[in-house]
Amino acid sequence: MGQATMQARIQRPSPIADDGNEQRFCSTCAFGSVCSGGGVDKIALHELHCLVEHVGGYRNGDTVFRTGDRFNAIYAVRSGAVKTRLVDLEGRELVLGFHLPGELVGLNAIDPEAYPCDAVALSEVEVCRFSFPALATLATRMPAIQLELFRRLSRDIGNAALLAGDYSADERLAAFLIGLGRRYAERGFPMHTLNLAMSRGDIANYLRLAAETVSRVLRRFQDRGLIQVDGRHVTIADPTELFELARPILSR
Amino acid sequence: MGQATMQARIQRPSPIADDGNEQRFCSTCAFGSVCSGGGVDKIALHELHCLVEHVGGYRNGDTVFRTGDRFNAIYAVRSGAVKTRLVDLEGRELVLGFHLPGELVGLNAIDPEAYPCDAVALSEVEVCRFSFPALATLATRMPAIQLELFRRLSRDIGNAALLAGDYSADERLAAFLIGLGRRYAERGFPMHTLNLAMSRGDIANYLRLAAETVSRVLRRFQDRGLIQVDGRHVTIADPTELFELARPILSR
DNA sequence: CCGCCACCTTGATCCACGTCAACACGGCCG
DNA sequence: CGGCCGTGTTGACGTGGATCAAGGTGGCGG
Repeated sequence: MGQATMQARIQRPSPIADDGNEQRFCSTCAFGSVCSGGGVDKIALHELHCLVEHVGGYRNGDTVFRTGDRFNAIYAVRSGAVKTRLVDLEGRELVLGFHLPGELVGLNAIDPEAYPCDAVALSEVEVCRFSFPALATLATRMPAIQLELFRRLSRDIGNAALLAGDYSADERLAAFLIGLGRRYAERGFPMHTLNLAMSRGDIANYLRLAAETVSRVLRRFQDRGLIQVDGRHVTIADPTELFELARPILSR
Repeated sequence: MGQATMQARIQRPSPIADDGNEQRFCSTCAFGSVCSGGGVDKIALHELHCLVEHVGGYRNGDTVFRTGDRFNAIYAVRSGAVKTRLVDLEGRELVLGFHLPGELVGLNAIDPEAYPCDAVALSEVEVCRFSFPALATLATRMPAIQLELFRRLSRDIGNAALLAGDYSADERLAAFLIGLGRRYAERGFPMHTLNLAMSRGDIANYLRLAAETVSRVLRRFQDRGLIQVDGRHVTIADPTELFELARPILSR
């Protein structure tokens, strides 16, 4: 099963955020909960809406920002998928994470004041760009936005720690698939029909495994009836059993 | 070389933050940079100083907060050392991090609104307690404090990702020692004379190694003349060489 | 003082996963 | 069309570090 076929399949039900308007803003956007959560005055919402800058046209392999670029904005993925990665001195890649529509990228750049990693498009990608100084200023006037930022940052700390444990390949992969399903579901997409935007190599790299191991484990999962694999299209056939495997990681 | 001997040795040059005052606040405190950085008006500084609550008297093994406790405050270590850890369903411990004087604990609890881990004293410990709602409110009036919080959160994301790579035992341990030295140095303590507050088991657990491996690697480092080991007292004899070992991790 | 216990060290064995190698597939381009 | 390349799969083999086991040390309580 080939690569381009899969690519096409990914695009079909493209997880794209709607454009929203000043009252609803982007419905799948990172700040959706702030805006739709009520209690947010329309003036501030208007300001948030004005603040954002839509950037699109990235294609597979394009970089949204690079390691060392001066930090001045955080990004929310609008459509497509983005990976963050760093490349060490020997040229080896280290994938830090994948970012789906509605998720924020660049939060780890606030402290060093320079992006500590590259953000690379895994497909056609559109993003929202938030000037960080402007966002921070707005946050002082809008506690709901400040809190949402604190929350997102806090969550990322937890997520980063998830992978750090010494888990088996099976546990890692199970947790990865379940986690991906949940994140899709959060944005209103089917939970058990995954269209992976990333290659086996990227997954392996992210999970700190060899690409061959990822292949083998997926095979084994399929043989056990836990999932159906068809290239980059994965269906979770037995969610409870898969979750059971992932429990050591997911139940923290 | 015994355990209690080491404990005593740790206490001697106890890394305790001074009490500060309303103009200087705690000099080694988490918000030291905010306060001493100028541009902070005295009224707000006064408020920050009022906000904090000093809590002490923790002894080795005491818990500052527990997994599942409702989140309402973040803590700054004033003296001693604290580990954060979680205990999985099978009762196995997973050490998330060590916190030295001046460092913040509990930032990963903002999002779940409950502490996702235990914070356990590794020695006699004193902390500053900051009510989070009060701190967040203050942050809306004091952009410098807001920014400092954003920074701390952002930094923790990066730190959490450091360990996640698939590094060798040697690399991990070298990076651990160098990192510890740097953090001590930040607070004005000697960089190459480390008094470990934590057991080999804790270090191993934190680095995702077996305790036996930690012993063996430390032995090997000593045989190579990189460090001097005497129980929990470690002297870095060859910083440059040790750093070279840790480079794949530390130079990100 | 003795016995227990927590911590640390060292050696022997084992195994999960990485590495190496070979091959299959489809896309793309000349 | 044919060659090439990126991606994915599968098998054979090697190894870093976990695990198991045994012993050493000092502190502390009885």
